[in-house]
Amino acid sequence: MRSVHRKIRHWYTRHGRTDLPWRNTADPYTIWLSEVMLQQTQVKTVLERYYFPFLEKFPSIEALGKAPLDAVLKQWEGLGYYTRAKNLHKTAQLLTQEQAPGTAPVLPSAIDALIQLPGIGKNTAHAVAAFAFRQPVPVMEANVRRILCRIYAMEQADEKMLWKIAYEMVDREHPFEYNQAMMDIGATLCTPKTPQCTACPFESICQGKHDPQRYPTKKRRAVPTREQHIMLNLYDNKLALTKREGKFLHGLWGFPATEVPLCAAEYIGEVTHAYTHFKLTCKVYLYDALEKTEDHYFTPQQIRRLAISKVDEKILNLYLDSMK
DNA sequence: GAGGCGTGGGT
DNA sequence: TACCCAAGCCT
Repeated sequence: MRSVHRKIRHWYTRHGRTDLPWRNTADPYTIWLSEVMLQQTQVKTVLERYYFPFLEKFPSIEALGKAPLDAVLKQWEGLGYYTRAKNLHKTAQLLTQEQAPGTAPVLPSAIDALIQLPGIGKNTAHAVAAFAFRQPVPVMEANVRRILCRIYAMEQADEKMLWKIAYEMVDREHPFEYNQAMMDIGATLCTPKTPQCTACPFESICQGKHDPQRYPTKKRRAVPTREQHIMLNLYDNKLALTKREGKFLHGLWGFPATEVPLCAAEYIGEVTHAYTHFKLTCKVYLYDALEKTEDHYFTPQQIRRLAISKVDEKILNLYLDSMK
């Protein structure tokens, strides 16, 4: 394993994404933030659109913990999986409340303590421990999972087995470089579609290299289609929006929707949006209200300052186009 | 443990 | 185009 560790470190020095900003900081807060933003999200998106603006607005745990959730969601707008922002904020609040007087709030360094915080699961706890606190532990995310499945020719990813292997394989002397290298190898060489096995430092020991597509086997689910009817409630050139409750798009503002069409309204078009688990078609109608029937009305300019989801942005744009 | 949870990149 | 997939977590 020592020679493999050497190969991996050598590969990382030459080909790794060593310039990523969260790899060149000692601040656990910014490393934690990057880990949460990167959950189910590509590096490019986080790097180019969200990481720096978020830190500009909330430069510390304390700044984040003392900010209103609405402001945090506005910074998160468009990134998706909004529970991440809610949990990030919640954890910052907890840490800020727990801090001793006169001291800055800090993240715990122990995996057991990290994993109890909202929004920090097993992988993120390990990532923060390895990257922020240089502990000799492995990470286990999509890239590492795919690499290990291929090295051991496992069609099914057995989480317990994978963690055991990962703990045995981690370079305990250079956990930071090892883990970053594993993710880079997965992202740039051991890719899902067309892996470049000949350039891979694991090539000599990989049992799955002759049929990499087979490891791991992918599971796919059917994607149902749902239809909603959006009644744009217009009063005094303002539109009614409500703050979404429940788990879907929680905390964001949005146009009220119904499952069934309502009568006596002008149809102005439809909007579609693809989510992970369903496709949504929204039939949009305009209703000129004679009196206020909803709690909150906003001008289009005011709506731009609220945190709204992508589908509501599409609906707003449809409305503005229909006014031309 | 299986399904809910967003959006955009890549092919 | 219509997929697949991405530094997962929570229930």
